[in-house]
Amino acid sequence: MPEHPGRWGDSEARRRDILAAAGALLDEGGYGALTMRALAERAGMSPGLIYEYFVDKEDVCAALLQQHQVALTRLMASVAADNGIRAVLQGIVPETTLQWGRVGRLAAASRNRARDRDLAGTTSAQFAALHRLLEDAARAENCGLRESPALVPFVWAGLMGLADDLVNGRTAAIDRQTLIDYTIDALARGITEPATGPAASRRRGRHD
Amino acid sequence: MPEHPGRWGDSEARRRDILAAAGALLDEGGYGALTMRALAERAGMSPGLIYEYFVDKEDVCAALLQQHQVALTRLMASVAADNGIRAVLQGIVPETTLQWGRVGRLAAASRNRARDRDLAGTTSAQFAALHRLLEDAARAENCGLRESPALVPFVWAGLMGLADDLVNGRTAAIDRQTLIDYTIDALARGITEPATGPAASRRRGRHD
DNA sequence: ACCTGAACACCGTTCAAGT
DNA sequence: ACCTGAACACCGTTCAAGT
Repeated sequence: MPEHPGRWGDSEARRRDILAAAGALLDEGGYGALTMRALAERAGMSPGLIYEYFVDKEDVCAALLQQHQVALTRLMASVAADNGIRAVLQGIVPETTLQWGRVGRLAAASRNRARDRDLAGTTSAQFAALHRLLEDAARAENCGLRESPALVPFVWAGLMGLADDLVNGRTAAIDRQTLIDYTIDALARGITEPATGPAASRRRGRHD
Repeated sequence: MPEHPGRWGDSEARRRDILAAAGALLDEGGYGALTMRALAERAGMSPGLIYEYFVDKEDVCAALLQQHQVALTRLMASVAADNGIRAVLQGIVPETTLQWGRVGRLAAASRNRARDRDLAGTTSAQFAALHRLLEDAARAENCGLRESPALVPFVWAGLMGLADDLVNGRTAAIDRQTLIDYTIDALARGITEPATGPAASRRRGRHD
């Protein structure tokens, strides 16, 4: 318990302000616009003070990534799995795209061990939430998931690849929704065995 | 035809030297190690001279990416499609991983229009070669490709996602070959209709 | 105790000066 | 004609100095 209660409140508020300013700068001008001076000005403080709350620029980015991971994990925990894998993936694409657009292309290897451990934790929580969601959705549409340690990394890589295509202009020639639908359908086909039960037949339109 | 024949030769050699030095620096120390001063020293010239051959640092990276795209396109044109989609993908994974490891995380939007057009050309050649290879491989294993403008972008995104996992330590917990095999199998399932002919049945082990 | 902002080392890039 | 390398503007980061 701090002697001056207001101090921790201010401290948390400052962290939030810095991360919010970082997100805004990334949205407006990409990584090139995220300079420590611009960040300080945007957050209403001097550059030096940022280093009171984050060890370096990479730490700011890692914290922003972590914030997105937590938000996505929360979203995945609340998404309904009743309508199957494709519906579930459609529901999380906007959030995954936002995450990739801001912090997707950040370096993997960092110099900060503590932050790495921290990130590994939220990353694995995010993967666990995605795994549970896929299992529930597969059950809901009565088809088997092709389980493997590589299952979730594969789906995640596919979502990040889609996000990369969407964020950059690489697919200007292709209709966005076509790309999203094809990707989601192909991912779903890739990780499932064909459904066999009556529910699956109904879903596929075969009223036998 | 230049007045001094040796000059153009030197010029081409210098470009090659600069790109080779850039590749070596990226391999050894990542993007952080690729500074114009280090590049100049490695290539045996002064920093200023690099700007005689490339407009800026981003241009050097774009040229390196282009070099990889041309190499991969050549490789894809020479890979045998006889053993089907999975074999074809296995054959190009090392090259795609190398490309991603060096220049994968580079920015998409550049300030140089001419270079962008140039890159778009080699990129679409690369995509066309991949498309042809997948078609041949699908024919070889007697199964239908789910054609769409999104087909090749989807497969490419999957390969880049796999490369990202392989290059970084993100999947230390997972056996590399397991990840590669699962990804390739899932990509193949995603882009094909189930094979129906006798060749396909044989391939799947059903000796009927 | 908290915060500032000048200073430092290093980056990408330019261009007057050499040979 | 070709090439150098000091100089410039700007970056991430530090820390003596203010309040």
